[in-house]
Amino acid sequence: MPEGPSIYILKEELQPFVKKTITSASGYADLDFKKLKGQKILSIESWGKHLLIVFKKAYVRIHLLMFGTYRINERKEANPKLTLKIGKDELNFYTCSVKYFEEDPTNVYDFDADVMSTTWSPRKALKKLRSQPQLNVCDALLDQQIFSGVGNIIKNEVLFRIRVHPKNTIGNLPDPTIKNLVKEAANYTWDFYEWKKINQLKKHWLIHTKKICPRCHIPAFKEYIGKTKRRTFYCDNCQIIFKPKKGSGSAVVKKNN
DNA sequence: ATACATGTTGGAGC
DNA sequence: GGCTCCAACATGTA
Repeated sequence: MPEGPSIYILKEELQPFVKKTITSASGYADLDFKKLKGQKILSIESWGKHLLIVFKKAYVRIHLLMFGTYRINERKEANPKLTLKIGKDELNFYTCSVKYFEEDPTNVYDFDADVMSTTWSPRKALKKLRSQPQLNVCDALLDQQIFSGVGNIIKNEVLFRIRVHPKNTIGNLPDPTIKNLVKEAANYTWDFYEWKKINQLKKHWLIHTKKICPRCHIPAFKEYIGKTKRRTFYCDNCQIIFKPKKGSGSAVVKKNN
């Protein structure tokens, strides 16, 4: 389910619980539930794919990983990893990672790296990218320290949108293209968010899971690319492989097929 | 029905 | 010590 926008939506759905106090906590998470009981929720935030329930001197971090789900005032036919009772309300989180930290999240997270944050910094992302010219573009987009919140679907769609072939390294991209990559990583993430809210995400996919390129109508490629080896859909015709820049020291990229 | 997928981590091995 | 690789986790769907 969850890339950044889905967690952002979850955060929004949970805002009514801010300033409320946790009546009880339970579940099969490896957690000291006593520490949650009686805590007042000061804020509910997100950083990329992390949901943060913030207390006075602590926070709970929930990561839905690949299969995580949740219910608000509803239950699934499954054991919840975490149940929070808040007065007569109930939050249930399933198959996710839940951890309790006795720290201030502002000391832990760099919100400038979150593509959906009000403090998202394209400039810092650009700087991080330029410092790693050997980095494959797929790996770059999935790097949560550079593009927190971007997941595999967003990766595929962004590269298709900006017509960049997934086998490029960052160092091979012309400067305007790197800037466009940063810009579209955030832009597409917000589009994803709008479509997700109205349950119309899949119908807007251009290349992800597609067998045919919607632009030139030739067969699309599916391949596992980069050190992350994630499923990558692309059009070998529309998406350009750039020539290595002189003196960049980056590896030569062969055009496949 | 077996395999695979919107993700991350911790530990093994080098 | 540090880097890389892979198993592990867990569920819904084709």
